[in-house]
Amino acid sequence: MSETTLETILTVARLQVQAHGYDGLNFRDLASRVGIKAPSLYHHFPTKAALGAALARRYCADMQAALDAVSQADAAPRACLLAYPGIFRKALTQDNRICLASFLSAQIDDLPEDMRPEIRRFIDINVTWLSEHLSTFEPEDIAMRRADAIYAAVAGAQLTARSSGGVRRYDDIIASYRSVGLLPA
Amino acid sequence: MSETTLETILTVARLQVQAHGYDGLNFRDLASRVGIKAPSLYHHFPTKAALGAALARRYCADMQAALDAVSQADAAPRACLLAYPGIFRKALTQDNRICLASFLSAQIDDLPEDMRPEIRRFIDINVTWLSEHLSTFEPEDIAMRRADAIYAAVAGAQLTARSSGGVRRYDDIIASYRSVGLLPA
DNA sequence: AGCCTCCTACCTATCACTTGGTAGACAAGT
DNA sequence: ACTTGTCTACCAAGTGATAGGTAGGAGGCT
Repeated sequence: MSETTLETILTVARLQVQAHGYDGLNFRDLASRVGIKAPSLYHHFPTKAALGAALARRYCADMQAALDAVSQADAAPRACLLAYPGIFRKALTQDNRICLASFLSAQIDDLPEDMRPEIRRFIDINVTWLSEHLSTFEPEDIAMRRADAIYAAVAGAQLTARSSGGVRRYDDIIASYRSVGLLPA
Repeated sequence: MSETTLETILTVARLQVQAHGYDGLNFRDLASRVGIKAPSLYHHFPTKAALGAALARRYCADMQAALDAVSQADAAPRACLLAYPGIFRKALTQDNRICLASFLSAQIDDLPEDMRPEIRRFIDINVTWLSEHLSTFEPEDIAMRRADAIYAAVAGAQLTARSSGGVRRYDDIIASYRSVGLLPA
């Protein structure tokens, strides 16, 4: 049970943070969603900060796995880059949530120490993956800068779409990125 | 004096929200920064939500003014579009803050009713201004979609730069947008 | 002038409520 | 007997908000 409960806590917490941020995560509400009482959470995580750090670490691992899955599904770099925006699209379709890292980037000043490096690592994971695929088209240094731009642009599209327009707007913006050549068409 | 106090409240509150979000704004801290006591704030705004709404309205007006200033400084659409990212750059150089609307877009679900339309209006103001200048190069419907993409991309660059890299990274990402052709070079 | 009333802008003191976190007990599995 | 996972019952700190009061200025009235 312990294994499952811990998994459940991390999953529910992630959804909560994706919708309301780190501040919007509170132990009573989280516990009730999981189906236990608030103090029981302390059996799994000593502090809220520890939970947050575990959450961020897990989110990085999940993203790495998702990216690897894309790479394995189709080895062609162009196909991978075409699929990339789809990963971020999912969050929007799940009750208009956004990427955990985007929310936490905004709140970074108020985050516990242990969470901050994980957010930077999340961005690194994305940029590295993107630049690996881009470097088949362009020299490596240019690919790296382009990867940065793509990540930022996709994150911005998600954020903008969340506030108004929803997935529809996200799709439109991504289409614009493609027609301009920021992303392969 | 009343005029000045109210102005001060709105300015200090804006800086606070740009750094910590709407949740990160609290009356005691805000009041002490302004130099008055917390309950005195209720003399100027009946509720926190009312303050937030006034803040958002003011932010829209300021952005409109900033955009108008750019348009007047140089009527050439290309020059205006070149200057656009500079407006968002300022927030980062002020203690690594971000655009109020970006922060509030993330928190939109937890915002008072009165604030939400203002955020959408803020985006509209930006997109409209951008598309007006873009439409000298492209047909209007394409300009509109491109304007959406530019706004989202710039917001994303700001958010990404805040979490790591700072203004330096922002400048790099904007440069990438330009070299790709999303923004005029 | 002197007085009276009203208003603005602020104050102290306190409210009800939510937050993260703790202490200690209880039951089940080994 | 010990560990694991959960519970009930708390606590201190901080939140938005309210009640009721005060200092000082503006303006009309006699």
